[in-house]
Amino acid sequence: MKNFEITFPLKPSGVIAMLQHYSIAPTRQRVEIAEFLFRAPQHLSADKILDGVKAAGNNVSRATVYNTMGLFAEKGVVREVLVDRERVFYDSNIEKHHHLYNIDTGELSDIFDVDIDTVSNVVVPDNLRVIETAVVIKVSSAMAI
Amino acid sequence: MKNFEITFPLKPSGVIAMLQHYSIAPTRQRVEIAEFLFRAPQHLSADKILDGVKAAGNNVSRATVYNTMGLFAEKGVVREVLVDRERVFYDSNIEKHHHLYNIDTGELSDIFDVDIDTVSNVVVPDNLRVIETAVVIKVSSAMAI
DNA sequence: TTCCATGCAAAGGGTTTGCACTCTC
DNA sequence: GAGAGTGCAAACCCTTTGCATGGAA
Repeated sequence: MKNFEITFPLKPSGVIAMLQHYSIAPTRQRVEIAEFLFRAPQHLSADKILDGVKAAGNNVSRATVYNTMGLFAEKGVVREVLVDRERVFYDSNIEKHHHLYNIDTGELSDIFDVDIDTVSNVVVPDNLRVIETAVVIKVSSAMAI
Repeated sequence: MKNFEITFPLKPSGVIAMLQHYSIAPTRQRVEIAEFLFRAPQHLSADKILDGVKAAGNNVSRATVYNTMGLFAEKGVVREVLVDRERVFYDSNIEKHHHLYNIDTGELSDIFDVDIDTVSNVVVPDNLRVIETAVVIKVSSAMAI
């Protein structure tokens, strides 16, 4: 499935078009969640998404956030980022890029670096299909001891 | 801290030397856990480690496995690998390499590929110190739909 | 004796599930 | 009215914690 071209922020009409592009029925809740996610490229936990949607004046249940994010990740609308065991982050930017994770602050940021493109060239056995290539650089901002 | 040179399988005497190299007191439980881990380069969850140590005829509690693996990871004896939200894998091979994760079978395997070395060259802000670079290539063995 | 390590059970916390209700086509 | 989506609460499961016991120097 070709990616949907996104310009941030994505308005409700754009959200609906995007969901349809990925064959996802645009229910009220899904549109509200997506509208919040695609205000800007960002990395959010399920909990922050729930908070954000509610803060925007919309009402969605926790279970629906999890269901929806699972669906979005599966369909390629967002990307799951696993950087610590605490929680899953969802990245609303599916453009090819990688991540810098600060283990002290918990901050997750993006890296756009041509060097990293070479990783995409890694050859895998031909009975296997590459789903995703994840590069995470873990850094510390703590002083050396 | 320079890595300890390991030859698999690592016998009890080697395990003790290794733990001391990393300034870890070689208690009975830690030695038994390490001996199991360093039979071969492998990727294990805490649960499998507990099973394995018990199967080898040694008695260790679940809490001690978690404590010990947390300590080992912190000291650089093993490497944590985060590939799915289900559980943490510990890699008993700390040699520089990356991972191939089959999302259908849950199988985690190694990649030794020179291309991947270029990732190490990525420049990060100089107030940050790189702790680790993780590359995970997620693949599927399922037929296309 | 002091300090660290261990073990057990209980708690924690993010995520999933069961099931009834609601909505849409 | 059939099938999909949602919401609530409870269940789940990996992991951590509290605390009493054990062990090493």
